[in-house]
Amino acid sequence: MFGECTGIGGIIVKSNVTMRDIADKLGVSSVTVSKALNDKEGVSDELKEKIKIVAADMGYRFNTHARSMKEGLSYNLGIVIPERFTGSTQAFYLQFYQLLSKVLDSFHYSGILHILSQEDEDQLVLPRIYNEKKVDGFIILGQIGKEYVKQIQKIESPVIFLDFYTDQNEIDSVLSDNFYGVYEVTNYLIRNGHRKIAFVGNIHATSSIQDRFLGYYKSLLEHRIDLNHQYVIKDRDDLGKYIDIDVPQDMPTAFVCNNDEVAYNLINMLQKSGISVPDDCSVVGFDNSIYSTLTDPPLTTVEVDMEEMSKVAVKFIMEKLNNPQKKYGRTFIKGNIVFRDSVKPIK
Amino acid sequence: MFGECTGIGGIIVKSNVTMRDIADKLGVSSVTVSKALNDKEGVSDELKEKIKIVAADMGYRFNTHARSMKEGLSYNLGIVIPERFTGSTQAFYLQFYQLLSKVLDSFHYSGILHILSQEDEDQLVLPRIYNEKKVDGFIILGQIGKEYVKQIQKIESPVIFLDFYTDQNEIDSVLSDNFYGVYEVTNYLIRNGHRKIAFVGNIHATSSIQDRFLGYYKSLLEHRIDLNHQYVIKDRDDLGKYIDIDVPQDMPTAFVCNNDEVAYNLINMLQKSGISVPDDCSVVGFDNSIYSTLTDPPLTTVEVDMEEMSKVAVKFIMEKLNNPQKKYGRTFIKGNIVFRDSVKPIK
DNA sequence: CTGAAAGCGCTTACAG
DNA sequence: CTGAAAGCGCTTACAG
Repeated sequence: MFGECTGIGGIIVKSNVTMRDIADKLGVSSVTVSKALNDKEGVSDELKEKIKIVAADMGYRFNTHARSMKEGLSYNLGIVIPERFTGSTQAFYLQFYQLLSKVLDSFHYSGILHILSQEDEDQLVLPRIYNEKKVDGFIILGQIGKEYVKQIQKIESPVIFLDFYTDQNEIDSVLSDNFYGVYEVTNYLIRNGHRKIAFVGNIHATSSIQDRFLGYYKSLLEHRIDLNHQYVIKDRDDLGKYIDIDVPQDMPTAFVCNNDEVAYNLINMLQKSGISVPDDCSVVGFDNSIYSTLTDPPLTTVEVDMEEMSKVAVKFIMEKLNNPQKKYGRTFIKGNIVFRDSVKPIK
Repeated sequence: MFGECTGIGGIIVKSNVTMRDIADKLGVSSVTVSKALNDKEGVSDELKEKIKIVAADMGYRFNTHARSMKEGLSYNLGIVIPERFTGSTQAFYLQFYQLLSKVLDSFHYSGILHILSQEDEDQLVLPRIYNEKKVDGFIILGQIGKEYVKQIQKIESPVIFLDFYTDQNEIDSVLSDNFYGVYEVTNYLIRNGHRKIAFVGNIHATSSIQDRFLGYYKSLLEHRIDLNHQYVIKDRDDLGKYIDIDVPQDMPTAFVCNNDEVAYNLINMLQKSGISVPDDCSVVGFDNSIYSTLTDPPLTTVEVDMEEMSKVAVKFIMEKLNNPQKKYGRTFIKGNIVFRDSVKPIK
C-alpha cells in the first residue's frame, strides 16, 4: 500500500510518515515523539518544539486508526435520519446534521450521516457504521418506530434522540419546547383579542404535534375558552401524508398551525377563497423555516433553537461516553417567538 | 477500556468480542476466522458457516480500525461544503451530501461532512479529517477560492469537485450541464415565439452562472437574435449577495433566470408591479428547487440530475483510489427541462 | 484446507 | 526527562 518513491537527487522519500520516522530522524524514541505531539508530560519543552517542527517539515499526519485501536474509540458519531424525512423539501434535519457536525468538530469528533431506509427500519437492521465500530455513539434525528427504538437501546454505545421522544423509558432526548412555544404564541393571539382560535395539525401523527396541541389547549384553558372540536383540524393522515385542510363552517379568527409549511398552505388556501390574512383572520406557524418568509404577509412563528439543541445533544453524548450510566431523560430547549405580520388584533 | 463483566451464573462475558475469541471458542486460528468472515478462499464451506453462526451468537462486530491500519484506508470520504453555502435557505448542497452518502454506502464507504469555514478557506487550512487520516479522499461541493483549490490539489488523496470548476488544470469535476440546459430552455422560449429574452444573473459571480449565460447566448446566436446588453440583468453583486433586480425600460417578453430562487423573486416583483406571468411575460428558472413549485404559476425550469452526479462523482473517486494517476477532467451530466406553467407562446 | 509469524502506527504502563 | 516492551485487532504473505 504505502509506496516509496525516489525523490529529487535519488533520495528515498517515504510517502507515509510515521512517528517512528520522526523519531529516527532525531535520534529519539517514538514514545517521546508521541508524548511531544500530544503535549503530554515527560519531554522537555525544547525537544517538544523540535519534534513538532520536524513533524511539520516531514509532512507528518496523525493516524487516527492506530489510536482508535488502542483506545477503542473512533472519534466519530453516527447521525441517523430516517429516509422519509429527507425529501427535497425537508431540509430541517439536514440543517440539524450540519449544526451537529460543527459542534462535534469542536470536540475533535466527526459526524457520519446514516440515512435509515424504511426497509432497514422495518427489519430492525442497525447501521453498518455500528457493526463496523465506525462510531462511538448515535444521535437519532426525528421520529422512528418503537421497535427500532428498542433495538437501538440494546446497543451499549450512548444514544441521544433529537427532536423526538416516546414513552419508552431510559431514553435520553433533546427536544424543542413544543408545548411552551405554542402555549406562548396562543397567549399572544388571545392578548390580541382572539377567542375563536383553531389548531391545525393531526394530533395523532407525531408527539411533537401532540405537544404543540396541548400547549394550545393549555392556553385556552387558562383563558377559560372552551375547546371546540370543530376547531382541531387535520392537516395530514395518521401516516403523515398531507391532506386538504377543511376550514370549519363557523370561521375562526385565528389559526395556530403546527408548522410553517402548513401555515403556508393554509394562507394560500384562504387567500384563494378570498379571505385576507391578517385582515380577515390571523395565522401563526412553528419552526421559523423557509416557509415563514415565503408567505405574504410573512409569518409570525416560533423559532426552534437548533443550535442550542445541537450543542446540548452533543454535550450529553460526550458525557455519556465518559460515564455510560449517566441518564438525562427529556431535556426541553426553549424557542422564541418571531413576530412578523400575520397576526392582527381584534377590537 | 474494554471491561469484562460477570454474566448470568457468574460466567465471564467479554463485552468486546474479537476474531480471536471466536477462534478460541471453535479451536481454530484467528486467520481462519478472518478468512471465513471475509468469504475468502482457504476455509471449507462448513467451517465458514459454523464460524459465521458463532460470530453472530457472540455478538461479534468487525473492527474497522484494525483493517484500516493494515490497509491504510479508512473507508471514509470527506465531503466539503463551504460555510457560505449552508444558510438555512440553501439546502441544495446538503441534499447532495445526502445522496452522496447513500451512494457511498453501496461501496461500503461512509461520508464525513466538513463545513469549511470562511476563515479556514482564507488561511488555506485543510480539514482536520485530512490531517488525521480519517478519510481516503474528498468531494468538494461548490465553488471555493483558487488558492484553496491549489492547496487541495497538493494532497495525495483523490479529490473530485462537484458542481464547480475553474480553469486550473488537472482538476476532475462533475458538473450539471448548465450550458446545454439553458441553451435548450432558451430554444424552447424561442420556439414559443419569444425574441425579446432577458437573462437574469451576475455572469461574474460564479462559473455556473457564466455557463448558463453562454447557453442562453448560444441559443440567441443560433437564432440570429442580437445580444442586448440591457437584457443581461444582475441579480447579485460579485460576492454573491442578492441585489434588487432592475427590469429594463424596454420590457422583454421572457426572462431566463439563472436559478429558481431568482425566478421566484422576479415573478413576485413583476406581479407586484402589475405584470402577469405568463400572460404578460414568461419566466424560466434553473435547478427545479423548492422555489419552482412555490411560484404562482409554477415554474418551467431545468432539473439538475443530482442523483446521477452523485453516482458519477463517487465512481470517479473509487476509481482514483485504485489508480491515483487516473484523470477525468470535466464531466457534464445532463439535466432535464421540467415543463410547468410559467411560459406562454407569443403570436 | 489450516495456522504461526510479522506488521500496520500508535499509546500505556513501567523501568531507569 | 527518556525509552524498551507489550498490545490494540486485524490481514498478508508464507509454510505446511
